[in-house]
Amino acid sequence: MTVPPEAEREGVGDVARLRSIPEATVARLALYLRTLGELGEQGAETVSSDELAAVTGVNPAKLRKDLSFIGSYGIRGVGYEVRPLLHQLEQSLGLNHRQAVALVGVGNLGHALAGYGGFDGRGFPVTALFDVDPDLVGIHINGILVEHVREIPRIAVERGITIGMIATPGPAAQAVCDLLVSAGVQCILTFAPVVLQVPADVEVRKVDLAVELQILAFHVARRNLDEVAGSSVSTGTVNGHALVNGAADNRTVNGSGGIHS
Amino acid sequence: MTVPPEAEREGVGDVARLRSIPEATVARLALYLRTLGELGEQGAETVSSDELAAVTGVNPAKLRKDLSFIGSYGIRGVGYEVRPLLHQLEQSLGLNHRQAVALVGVGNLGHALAGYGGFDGRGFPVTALFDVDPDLVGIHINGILVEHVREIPRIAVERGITIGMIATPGPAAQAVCDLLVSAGVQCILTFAPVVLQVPADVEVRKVDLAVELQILAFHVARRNLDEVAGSSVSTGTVNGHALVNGAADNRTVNGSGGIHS
DNA sequence: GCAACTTTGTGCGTGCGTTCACAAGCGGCT
DNA sequence: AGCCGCTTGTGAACGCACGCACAAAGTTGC
Repeated sequence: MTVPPEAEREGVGDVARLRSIPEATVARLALYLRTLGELGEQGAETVSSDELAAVTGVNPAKLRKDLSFIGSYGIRGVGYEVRPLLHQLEQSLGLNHRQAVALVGVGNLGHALAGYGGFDGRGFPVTALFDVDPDLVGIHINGILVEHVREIPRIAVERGITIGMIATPGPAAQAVCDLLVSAGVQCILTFAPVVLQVPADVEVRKVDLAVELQILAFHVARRNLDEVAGSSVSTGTVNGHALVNGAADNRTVNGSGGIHS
Repeated sequence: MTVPPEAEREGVGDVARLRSIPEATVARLALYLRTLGELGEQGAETVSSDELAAVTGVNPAKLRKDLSFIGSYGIRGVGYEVRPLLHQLEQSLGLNHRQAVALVGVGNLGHALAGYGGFDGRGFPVTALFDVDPDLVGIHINGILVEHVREIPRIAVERGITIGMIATPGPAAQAVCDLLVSAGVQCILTFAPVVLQVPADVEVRKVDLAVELQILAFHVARRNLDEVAGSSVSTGTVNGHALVNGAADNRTVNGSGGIHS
């Protein structure tokens, strides 16, 4: 784009570049980051866009354009050096310093999330647990004390919480969200099936498991209708699906969004 | 569009209409369905597109266009009758008959999912649990016996499983996926952080919790950069965010697909 | 029965995201 | 040193999706 040849690589230039990264690209950058980490552990020195695209299930051209948003770190004729690219991705995605996470709601799902090792290992240590249930407040999960929700404002500030995860029942989610926001938390990941009202400077991402299943159920229904309406043979039906799915390589990438943003 | 006035409401017409529904719309239809269910339980008879849009956090015009994909079930000047619309949504999304779900991987996350009440209540009864861990095989969770993964082909067919959920560690996911596919399962929801290779007639949706957090971390980083580079006052920064976020009403809707989603 | 109001359904413009295709650049080979 | 093959980076076209704005259609009140 209009990147100055050798002007400031750090500083305000980064702001402008980060600000302009499309949301869909950010989601994939996170995917590349994790995949690159695995490739690096396997001893890979360089990766071509075609290889990385195959592993992540993304179109190679799209991958190159995604990476171009954070700068030119590839070598033409060779590919991308894993180590430098990994470092640049971490910096661009804000993973150079760890983000403390607070988890509210230690019921069924929350309990699992608290014990899930995938967060701490990836730079997101869960450093606070909250609930309202007297039977849960006071117990330890993975060595972390469950405290009462009313303590959120104090503890969140004390421990420098930057990300809140809400795993409460739907009706309690908005109140919990308000508490987190009042404590200065600006990023929230919620599993509660309600729309959260937040100020403009707070970012909310919602993961709705029931909706995910319903989307799948829709595809089941469509397939069944296809089979009823399909001309005759089964192979013909399969070809029909391939057409419906569009490009064959986006089947395993979730929308997301959004997302699912 | 080109809907015949009073031609066949059922039959091939449905196939053509369902086939053409955009993926992003399907994700939102599932959202409307759940929200409508709640409104119905609260005794609402009719809902206007503005009301439903406010609750679901969607643009009213977009909502009306979404609903128009499944037919004209609104009354001008009044709104939508909750009951008929609910019924039509259920039929279009394939929820008129329950979909049996198999859950593979009863570790941390899987255990929570097995005990999560949100599935059974929404027409997705979890009717089979699988794992490889000898300590887990044989126990009951929520009254369901955990069986060995090698039994997937037999049991999935016996119990008419149509949806598979994979909550295993990443390395095991592909093998489990292959087993499910061989048992005829065509819809898979996976939490494993790997790209699953499947035939063209199998639908995969992926929920990647670590990626979700990384996306949030990116926004934290962007905010921090903003504050450093921001002119002076904090209110100016807030306004900046509002602009970056685009329309204020899509903050709480996840990309999914982004498909997501 | 008519007029005013309300709400749906949708045509159209706009912007984002994806993909193709190719020029530019880098390494290896002779 | 020069050529050849490979891979990146990106310009450009395409398609999808979003949202505005308005006509069509129904309801309420007089």
